[in-house]
Amino acid sequence: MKANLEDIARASGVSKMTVSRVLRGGSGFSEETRDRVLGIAEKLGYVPNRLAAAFGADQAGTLVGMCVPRLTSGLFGHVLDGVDRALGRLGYQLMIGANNHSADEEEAWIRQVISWRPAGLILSGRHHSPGTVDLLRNAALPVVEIWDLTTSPIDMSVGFSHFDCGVEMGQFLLRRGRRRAGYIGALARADVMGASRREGFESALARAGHPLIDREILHDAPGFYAGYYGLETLLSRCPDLDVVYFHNDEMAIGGLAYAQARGLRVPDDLGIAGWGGMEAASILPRRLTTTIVPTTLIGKAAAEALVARLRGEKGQDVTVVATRLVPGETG
Amino acid sequence: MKANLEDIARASGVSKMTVSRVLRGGSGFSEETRDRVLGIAEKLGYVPNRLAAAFGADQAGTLVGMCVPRLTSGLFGHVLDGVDRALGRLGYQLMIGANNHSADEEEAWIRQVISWRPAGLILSGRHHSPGTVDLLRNAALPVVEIWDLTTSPIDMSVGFSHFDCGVEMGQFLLRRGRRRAGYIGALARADVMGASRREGFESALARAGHPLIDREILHDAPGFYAGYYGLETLLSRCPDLDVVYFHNDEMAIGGLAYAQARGLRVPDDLGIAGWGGMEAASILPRRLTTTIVPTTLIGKAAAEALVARLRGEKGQDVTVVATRLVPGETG
DNA sequence: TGCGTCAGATTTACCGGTAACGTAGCCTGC
DNA sequence: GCAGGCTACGTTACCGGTAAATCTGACGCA
Repeated sequence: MKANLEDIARASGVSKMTVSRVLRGGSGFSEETRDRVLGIAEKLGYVPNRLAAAFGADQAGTLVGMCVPRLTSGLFGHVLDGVDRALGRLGYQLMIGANNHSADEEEAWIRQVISWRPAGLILSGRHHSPGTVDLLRNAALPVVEIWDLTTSPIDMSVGFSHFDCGVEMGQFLLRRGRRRAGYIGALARADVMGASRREGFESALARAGHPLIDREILHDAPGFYAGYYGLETLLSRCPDLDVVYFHNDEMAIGGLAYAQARGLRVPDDLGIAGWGGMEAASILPRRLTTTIVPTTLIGKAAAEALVARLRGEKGQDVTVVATRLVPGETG
Repeated sequence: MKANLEDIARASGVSKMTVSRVLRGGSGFSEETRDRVLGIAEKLGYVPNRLAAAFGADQAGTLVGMCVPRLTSGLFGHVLDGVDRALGRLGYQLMIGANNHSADEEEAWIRQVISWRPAGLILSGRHHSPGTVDLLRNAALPVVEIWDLTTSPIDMSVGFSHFDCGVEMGQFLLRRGRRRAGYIGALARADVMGASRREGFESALARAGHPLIDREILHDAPGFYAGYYGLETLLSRCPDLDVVYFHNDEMAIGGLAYAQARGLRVPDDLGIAGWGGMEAASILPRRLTTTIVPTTLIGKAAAEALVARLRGEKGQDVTVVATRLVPGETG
């Protein structure tokens, strides 16, 4: 890790500027010089210093920051994967962080990451602290907000409407004859997007004259256990619900497990609906009624929108991706 | 993003060196100067430039790189979470990448990331390309290998033995009276660690005189579908197996779903065992027989070992974490 | 009075690239 | 025969911090 352009330049009898040009594959040197420089760089085990390059050129480097709500979410794993593949192919490096559904943690993370002068950022959700918005606006940094749709993005956005997901599921369950619906969520107010789905759901029910009967919002992580115990709690208060909409598929599957343990027939005694489209949901124990979100696609689209912007190409600012309600056998 | 130390220095009537010291919380300035500088920095919206700092000081910065096999693995999501929390608390930034179980992709990623002069790296597994080992050794970079135990780490390691996991599960299933075992894996030769578990499993069975009857290795991602269809394939070849050990819990749950669909009683007609300890496995549809891996702990321990090294503290080079076989109701 | 000491601050050099510009030699066309 | 252009380079300045060395004035003290 010690050889630098100067060393290569000395060893090959040219100036370091020529070496720089050769290594970056530019032009302005002979075939012969190219081969010699490349050979010597290889021999010396030259490792470029992007720190110096990004700093010296004082231009956007190849660093992209991405902040997700939780690293342990299966859905975001797929989004990350989509982003990573798209960026990796284009030579960008990904810096990640988690904000735990907190706008303040997000701001703190952005303050850290921005000091590395990233070429752009990918954020989750459209709810940010005022400090964040200030910071980003006057840093003039390309930003893609993903996951939740916003009509007025800071810069660009790729997502869908969580509210509409809730509405759609509400309408679907009504069509299936459900009249006494409950909702089980998690993370309380912290998860703004989950709350949007709930609001959409409630709004569709209310409009049809069959308002939500009861809801249970847990303060745990939205996993299987939360779904299991959430349903237990909710049913102890309202035993006569005929369907429950869950915050996500993990919780719905937990709820399904509880229903089975309790001897309830699904969907006859109780309908169960989730959200997200985790792989397990399409198999076990029966096909879950849920909304499939194109996670990898969102990641890919976000990365591509960002890179297009960085290269000065004109792309669209708002990309709406389609979610898909799959009827399943539990709703 | 325009104010720099010089600007603050001018505005507060001191030199930029003094500003630097104040902002880094050192000493060698008066209380009065400190307050003035801090106030002006705030007013100008100063954002430090870590690129310049890391470059100029030519010392380990606060960047840590981490490479995982797949970003979509639930288990690695938890490892990442453990790493991120531990590092975030200590002011480090995390750069991630996926190697898709390929040593060559890993090397390519390392070549990229190393040019950012990270303070250290966290890699998954102990199998690396020769080029990788060279690169790391002469970069003298702190490296933590996680997930798979190695007795001769490049530098440090945090993990457990996959082989032993397989042995332990083999012995357990034998004790439960299983005699005709099958194995279902995925990713073919690419996943060295999954293969280690299979080898351990086979070795335990063979030693007891009840060797593995058959195995099915899929070339898909190790998910629910692969488990579902893998079991279908395996049973079509060997209908009389009395237990199947799966590559991981996702696949085992897929297998469980197939067994149910097929009308097989689990565990009476067929035992099913997984590996990994995903949350769903402990609930649905019955408690899965599996091995729980302390994912978050591994991430945390890896991050802490790395930081200890960076701070010059003496930590242990090899950290062995305990996995736990949970009997469950399916094996 | 002279001198050491110390807090508080400044000066200088440098990290490793890249952009912008300069230049020598050669070819080409009119 | 020479302006003009092209090729293949070299020179210089600079990015924004940090380490190390240096400076300065006030104070204590023999």
